[in-house]
Amino acid sequence: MTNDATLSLEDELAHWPTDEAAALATQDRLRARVRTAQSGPEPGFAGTVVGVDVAYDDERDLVAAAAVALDGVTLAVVEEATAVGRVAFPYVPGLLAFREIPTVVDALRRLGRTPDLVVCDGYGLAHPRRFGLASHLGVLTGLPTIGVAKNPFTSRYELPGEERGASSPLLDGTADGRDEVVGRALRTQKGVKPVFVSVGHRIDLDRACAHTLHLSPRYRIPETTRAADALCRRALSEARAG
DNA sequence: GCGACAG
DNA sequence: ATCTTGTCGC
Repeated sequence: MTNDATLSLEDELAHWPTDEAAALATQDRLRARVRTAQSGPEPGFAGTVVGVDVAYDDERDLVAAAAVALDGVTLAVVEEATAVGRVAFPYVPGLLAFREIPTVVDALRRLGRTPDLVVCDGYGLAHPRRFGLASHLGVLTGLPTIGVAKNPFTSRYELPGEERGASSPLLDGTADGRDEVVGRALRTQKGVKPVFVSVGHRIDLDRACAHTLHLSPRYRIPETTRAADALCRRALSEARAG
């Protein structure tokens, strides 16, 4: 891998970090490649939104990933793909991408189409170093990505209103001790705990939240993530069996 | 040093 | 993430 403007997914995967120091260095090197200026696809667009998720069996050193493509308008499942591999990195808060991305990329490659948007189970900019799983995946693949997490991690927030669609800013400390907005706590269902949305790559926060709402017509968690979660668990148990 | 800490 | 039964409620 090099430091010039080009980025080779192959090289990044071939030189995947194996320790924390190398992983931190990789985040520092790739962080500047995140693109926030683009507004990204509108919710309800004529295309596919792909949800990705991963399930683990650390005992057997197995990881299963799923990529599920949904119709951007109807949310109907149009295609599914899975991949199984070896655990590439231990779980370290803040370094989740190094554990999940290699197998997720495999699953995405087995998809017979290019996603118009990828929805990740985790963070984009709402990360201690502003480079969570969604941002990392976006930079490596060049695809628009967003992160929708179930917990705020290191960020703080005020509870948004009870209504579906209500939101409040997600705040996280910056290097010089100040607070900055890194995402949004978004209520996807009335009276239900909010989800934590942040920009991954090539999309803005307003659209990231609009997509999240559109993808969550009935449950707290987006249909993309629900579908990918169910599929990767299925893939993991099949890998265990045979 | 201690606690907190996406999945 | 994962270990795990029943149970309350729409």
